[in-house]
Parts: sequence; C-alpha cells; structure tokens
Amino acid sequence: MEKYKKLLKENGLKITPKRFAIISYFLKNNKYFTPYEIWKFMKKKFKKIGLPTIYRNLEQFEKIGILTRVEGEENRFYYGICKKTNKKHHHHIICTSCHKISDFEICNFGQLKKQVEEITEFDIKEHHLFLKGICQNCKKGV
Amino acid sequence: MEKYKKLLKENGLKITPKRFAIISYFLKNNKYFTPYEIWKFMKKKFKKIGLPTIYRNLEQFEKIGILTRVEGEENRFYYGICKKTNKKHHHHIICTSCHKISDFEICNFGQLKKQVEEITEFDIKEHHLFLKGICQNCKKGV
DNA sequence: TTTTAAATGAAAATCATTTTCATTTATAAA
DNA sequence: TTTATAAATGAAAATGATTTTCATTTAAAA
Repeated sequence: MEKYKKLLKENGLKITPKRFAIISYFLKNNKYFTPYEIWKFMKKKFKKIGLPTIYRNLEQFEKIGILTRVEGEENRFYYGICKKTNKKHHHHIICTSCHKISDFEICNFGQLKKQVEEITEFDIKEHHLFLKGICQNCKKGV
Repeated sequence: MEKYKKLLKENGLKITPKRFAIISYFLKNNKYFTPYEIWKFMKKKFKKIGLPTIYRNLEQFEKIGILTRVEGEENRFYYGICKKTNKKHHHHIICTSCHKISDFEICNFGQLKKQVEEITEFDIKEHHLFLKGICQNCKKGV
C-alpha cells in the first residue's frame, strides 16, 4: 500500500481509511465493480459512508490512474484496478464471465497507425484497445 | 437508401419516414450525436415526435449495425453512422474537434492476439480498437 | 379492404449520478 | 502538541438521461 500512499500524496489527495479500503477491495478482487457495489461493501466496514463519497473517490482514482473505467453491461460504468497506474502505455482485458480485469503492455498499434491515417485522413492522437475474453480461472471452471 | 430499406426489412423493422429521416441525418453529417440532438433535429421535420422514439430507434439501429455507440464527453453515450453495417470486421475513429466518425477495415490485432493470451492467460473473444484524432477538415482549419 | 403486430406520443417513472452545504478530518504550520 | 486550513465527507435533495406504460396510430401482411 506504500505505492498508493505515495500516489495519493503526489496528487494532493488526503490519505484516509476509506480510500485505502476502496483500493484494497479492488486489489484483492481484481474485478470491475459499479460504484453501488463498492458502496455495499464499504457499508459493512464503515458505519457512516455515503454513496457520493464512493463516486467522488472512484472518479479521482481514475483520474490519477489507480482505476480504469470500463463500459460494462447495460449502459453502466464500472471501475477496475489498473496496475500500470498511468505510468506506461497499456491496455485492459476483462473476463466476461467473472468480471476479472487485467492490464498488459504489449501493443502493435504503432505498426498500423500510418496506414489508418492514410485511409481515414485523420491525424491519430489516441488509440484504445479493449479486449474481452475468458480468464484462466473461468476456463478451468472455477 | 435502398440499402437501409433492405436492412430494416431483414431485421423485422418497419419502414417509416421518421426512421429514414434519422438515418439520413447521420449519413449527411457523418458525426456522432446524442439522442437529444437527434430529437432537436427531428422536431423541425415532424410536428409529433417524442424523445423515447429517438431512443428506441437509435438502440435498434445500433443492434442491426447501422449505428455505433461511442462514449463521448462527460459520461454520455453518442451514436454515429457505421458504414460497414455489421458485415465486416472494422473499427471506428472519431475527430475530437468536429465529432466526425469514420470506420476502417484494416487491423493487425491478429498478430498480437497470441502473445496477449500468453501474458494474460485469457482466451480472447473480442477486441475493440477505438481511435481519436483530428480529421482532414479540422486539420485544414475548416 | 381487413387484420395484426409494430411503432409512436405523452406522461410518468426510474435510477444513476451530481450538487449543496454543514460538519468532520487529515495534515501543514506554528 | 496545538492550531489553522483546506480537503473530505454525509445527508438530503436535485439533476437529468433513459425507460416504461399505455392508449393510439400506422406499416404491411393477409
């Protein structure tokens, strides 16, 4: 958790037990959740905890790269842990079965970019690769 | 519009003037819009037109591949025309300046897939590449 | 034509998300 | 340690996009 303490501090966010609890929950599960789901969990640990606090924190965590927002089922936004934390170029993959989320650094878009720019006549500024699949545990039927 | 007439029919959707007006508007502009923006346009052409009708049609059009849904600014969902219409594998690129949307077919993810599967231990079922950039008109300052 | 299922408008409901504001708390300063 | 201050929070209410309901209209099959 030292890493996260440092990250919060670097970004001018105060270190609070609730923030650590949220981060720990994501780290422990490696799954993506809705703000509401996080709230349900947090209510078990803290007698006073409001849903807006969850929304506010998830948004801040995404901004500093601790979390990534994924568009899950039915038009809802979910958040999942991001181990790469803004530092390096990376993409995400989710398991459609158990909602596990992982990130990885390899990427070959650079080799395609020029061609796409020629075909579309756009100057490409960002690319986002998003993968869906089945994780190892789900493959094994866990 | 014959293409779209056929598509609607194939998918069991009735052919109505309002549906054509919506599709034409997307075809003419090549930009992505919110349901509300489509509604504002449609109100000029039809004295009776409800916002739920817009929502219902955009959702159906996306389902049959006429439109694609993009996550635009500020947590809203936008819709843009998709010329490839579900037939071929393709990806989308948007202009962050004028909201133009285009699709293209070239893709090199196949070459990366195996490596990502090894690293992440996922079986990859879908990949989505989403690009943002500046279109030709905006580059020229139009 | 007639029939039938889909499409629609209007109004209301839903529900995720955000805002407001008074209070609490982490942390920097003294 | 104590104090000061800005950030974080809870509670309640507001917002606003999206969906539902249901009676009516309309496209298209019979």
